[in-house]
Amino acid sequence: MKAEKDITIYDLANELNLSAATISRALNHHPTINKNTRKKIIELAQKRGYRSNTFASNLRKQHTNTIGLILHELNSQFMVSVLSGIEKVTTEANYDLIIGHSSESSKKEAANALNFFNKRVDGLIASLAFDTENLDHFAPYKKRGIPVVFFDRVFEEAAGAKVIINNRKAGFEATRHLIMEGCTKIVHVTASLQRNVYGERFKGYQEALQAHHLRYLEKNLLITDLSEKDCIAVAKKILAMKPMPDGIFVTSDFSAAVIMRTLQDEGIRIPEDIAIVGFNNDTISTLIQPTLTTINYPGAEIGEIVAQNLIHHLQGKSDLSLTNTIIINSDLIIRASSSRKNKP
Amino acid sequence: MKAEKDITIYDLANELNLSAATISRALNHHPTINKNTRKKIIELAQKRGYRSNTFASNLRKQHTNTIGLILHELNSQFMVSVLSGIEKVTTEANYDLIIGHSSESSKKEAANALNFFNKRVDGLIASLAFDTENLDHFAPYKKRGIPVVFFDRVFEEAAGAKVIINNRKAGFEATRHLIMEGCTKIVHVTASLQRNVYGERFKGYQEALQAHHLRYLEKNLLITDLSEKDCIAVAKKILAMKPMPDGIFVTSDFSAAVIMRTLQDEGIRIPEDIAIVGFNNDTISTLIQPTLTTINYPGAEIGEIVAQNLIHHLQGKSDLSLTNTIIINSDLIIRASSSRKNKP
DNA sequence: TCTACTACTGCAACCGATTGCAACAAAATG
DNA sequence: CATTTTGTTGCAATCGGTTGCAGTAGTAGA
Repeated sequence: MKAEKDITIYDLANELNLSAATISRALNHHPTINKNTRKKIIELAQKRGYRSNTFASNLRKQHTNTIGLILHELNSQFMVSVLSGIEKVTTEANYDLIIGHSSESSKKEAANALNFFNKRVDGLIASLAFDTENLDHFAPYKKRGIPVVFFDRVFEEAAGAKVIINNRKAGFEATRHLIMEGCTKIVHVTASLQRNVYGERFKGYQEALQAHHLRYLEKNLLITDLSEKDCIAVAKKILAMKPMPDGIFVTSDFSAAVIMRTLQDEGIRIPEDIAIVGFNNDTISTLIQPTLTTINYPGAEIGEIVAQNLIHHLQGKSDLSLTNTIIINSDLIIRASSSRKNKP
Repeated sequence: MKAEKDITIYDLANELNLSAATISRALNHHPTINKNTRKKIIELAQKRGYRSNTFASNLRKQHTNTIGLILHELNSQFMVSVLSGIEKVTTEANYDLIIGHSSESSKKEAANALNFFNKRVDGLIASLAFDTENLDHFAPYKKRGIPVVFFDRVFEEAAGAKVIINNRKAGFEATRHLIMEGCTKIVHVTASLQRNVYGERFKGYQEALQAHHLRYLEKNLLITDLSEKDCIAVAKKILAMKPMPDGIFVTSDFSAAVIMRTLQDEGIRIPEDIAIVGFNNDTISTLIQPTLTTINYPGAEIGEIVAQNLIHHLQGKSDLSLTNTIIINSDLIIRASSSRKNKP
């Protein structure tokens, strides 16, 4: 592995008896450069394998053409599709993307935010970690006027641009569907209500119950950390409840799958004994038996819209603060896990 | 959104009546700076919210402390665990990570490679895309002496460091297991044999057949692109085979799950009629019914080893070319999808 | 022929941090 | 007291690309 020296615009300038300024302008398609000169320069650059030094360029230009993305996790279908949506838009607009994932830890989220800030990203996209309680670690961005857009996991109260779905409506519809299928004792399995997505879904659940004159019971709300272990424990808890519930609305497909398996292992029939609705429309929802009724969560679309908005703002085509909150559509997909023969 | 000016070492220097050089050295804990001066400087830096300009620093130091990572996809459990393994090691060693994913396209892989090269990563980690046919796009790295490590999807013939599992052995064991369970007509569902992982597993499959005096039939090799659609088609094809196979070795858990579901929908009993073995030990393998026998593919471990090796090389602690190929252990996890009552 | 204008190209000053070498004062040594 | 050593700091060049302004040549117009 020999180390070859990098070649610079000065090398090209020397070889062509031109100034570095001319080389620079030619390479950036500056209009005042003669077409022939430009052609010569570009050809030589190609031939010599010239590559622009991003640092020198960034240093001078004071911006990086880079967008930071902070994810809480990327183990779900949903997150991956958001990512690909964002990536599609950013690469089209010629922005680079650097990704950090917080592993659901507020601390790592803050570290990422700081790191990206120091890297001087032009903008930031983020979905909050499980235990994030405030947006202090994004303060430097505000201070320096660097735009930040949140999606999915956000603080709904806080100022700033965000792209979300109507989790309340989705929760309402999921619960109503269970009621329509004849369920009267419906459990809701979810995660910390502090996190907007879960809090809102819970509200929807409550409202659906109320709308159909079913009483909300506190013991029917089961909070987990969404881990496999926790979900198994919750399933056991459900089995032990008297009377046993006849419907479960779970806040994630993966958790729903784990709970379903655990219940089935104990001889419970789905949906006859208990009907189940999940959330997200992960691939897994069609692979398990019975297939899982769920809420479609359009990841790619969310990703594209988030990225598009940020980039338009960066290009001065629009102002982020104007389009404060964008709400994307989501809908219920009915499958076998909740489809009962004997409806009321 | 007001834009505050960034403060530089010169600002600090002015305020303390010192030179920028002193500030720089103090901030980098250079030993020749007086303790008190250093303390004063660091305190002021803190107070003023100074942040080092990475570009200026990188430009001067000629290296970036950044490692590029090119993945073919991150929709599998396996890839996510590799990623977290890599991330763990790199953040511990204080390296930054930039991630690009090729979406299984050789073209995007090349674009990523070039981009990272221009970004001047100190090293590169990559797993090849589905249709990558040569390593030309990594040539600039070789030329400039920038280390590249491959994992999982590699060219086994090509020079360079790589971390893989013994796919041949894994394929052999998976097949042998099916044979031991009494299968005699075993189909192998996999992807392009050009890609080392699939090619090697296929070889293992063939060798196991041979070792047990079963004939290898070309029609029993089914190539897919691992998509859901393709897997369903393959399942239909299996159903139509005469005589129908009694064992299937699939190269991915997701594909195995899809095939299993399709077969079950047609009334086939697993494992009684057909036994199935998957590959990867994805979460999904324990969520489907019956649970899926599979090969454990230790992602986190692979990730850690890959990253560790690269970083040791960068720090001059070892030489990559010495440890050319590292082979990680993998093993068969036997579950319900292949466990038969009546063994021979 | 002289002036005005257009079309290019170059000069030189940045951007902010790093670092080899020199400088200087104070302390140690002979 | 003279000289060397030690400790601390500054000078100034450097990394490579960008850009406002100036300069030059060639062409068009008066």
